[in-house]
Amino acid sequence: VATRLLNEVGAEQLSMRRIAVDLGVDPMSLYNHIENKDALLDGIALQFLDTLPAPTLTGDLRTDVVNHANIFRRAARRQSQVAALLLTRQLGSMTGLSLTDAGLGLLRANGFTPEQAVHGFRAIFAFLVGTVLREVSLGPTFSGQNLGGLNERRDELTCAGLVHASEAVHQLAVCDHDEEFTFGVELLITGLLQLSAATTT
Amino acid sequence: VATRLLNEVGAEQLSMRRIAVDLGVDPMSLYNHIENKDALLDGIALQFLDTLPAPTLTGDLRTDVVNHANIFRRAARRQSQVAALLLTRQLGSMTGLSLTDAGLGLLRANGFTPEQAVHGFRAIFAFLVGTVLREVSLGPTFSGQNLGGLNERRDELTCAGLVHASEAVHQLAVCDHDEEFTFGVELLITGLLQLSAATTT
DNA sequence: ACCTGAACACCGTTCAAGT
DNA sequence: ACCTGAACACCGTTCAAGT
Repeated sequence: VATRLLNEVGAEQLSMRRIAVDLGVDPMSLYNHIENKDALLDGIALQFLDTLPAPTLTGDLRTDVVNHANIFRRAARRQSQVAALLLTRQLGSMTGLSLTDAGLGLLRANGFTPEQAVHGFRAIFAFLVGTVLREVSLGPTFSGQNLGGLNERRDELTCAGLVHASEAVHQLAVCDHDEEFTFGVELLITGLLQLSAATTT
Repeated sequence: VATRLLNEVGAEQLSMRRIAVDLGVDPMSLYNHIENKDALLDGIALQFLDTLPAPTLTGDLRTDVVNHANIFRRAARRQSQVAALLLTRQLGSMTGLSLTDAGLGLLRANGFTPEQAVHGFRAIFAFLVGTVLREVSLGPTFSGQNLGGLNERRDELTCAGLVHASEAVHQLAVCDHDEEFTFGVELLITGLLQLSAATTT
């Protein structure tokens, strides 16, 4: 049922009536198969999670975490409308848990305790969510992109007393999502490794 | 104008018509003062940013970053509806940039280059966004909370082959947002410091 | 310049009626 | 068991008409 809906979601004026028309059926027939619109959206999000491919493991923590998260990122970028749905929804189902399980497994395999794994996973996951939200071009950036020429902007910022922002206009103007993502993950993993090193000595 | 609207937002069935009724005015009068609903929502989000208090600086990077981000977190938690709006919107205005500027300043003051500061800020900010989204209880958690008793759940997970998740049911069941947040920030800053140490030697 | 109200083209959902 | 269509209580927005 929902498989075909995923495609129409591209046009994000998704409505029960539009779906029904697209299915060549009476709008109200849908309610025989689904509780309400909210449940339908949950279904779309869950299906997205279900179709995520499993990562191939290399044994190296850094690359494995990056790869694992990149599966999510790539899929999210491919279906940004669905991703936006998923990111702003609490699903509370089993489906998402297998993703959690895999993440925890990665950390456990690298010598972290269950506690550390949970906290580490949550940190990485929060970062992932924030990153993807930015990539999908929902989500705040506070970069003031889309405001005319660089030099004009720089002057404007200096006048406004935003010295550090004006100093970095050029860096703020561009954002390589892949680079920013791996950078952040590296940061987190470096922190995690140092933390585990500190506790074992 | 929008000041009073912020209060009604609590009931998140915000509609132009409801606002107008609440203002004792004809629904369509609003369009004399505002472009459309989207602009109104932007306005609400921007006003939220404007009312964020300025952080007091201590000079210590870790505590300053945590404090700075906590201002955002606290305000977001206080007005979760507004925060949800802000987090899923690209504002592209000057208002958010002062927040960016302050963040960059923090990193610059601690010996980071403008490039490092921008990347560092983005990493911390993405993490902040993901965290707040989780706190505001939008946003995916994949923790399978709200599913009955702990032991039943553990068994269920083990059956499903989610060994690591079942191993950590107790940790997954609770989530101290403050703790998770500071933990993640510590991770990121540790990573940043190590990175800057590596490049200067 | 601002307000008003009727109108347009939509929503999600309910419910009695059909097959 | 499933579909249907009329109906209800809403939306955001336009526009001609008022003051």
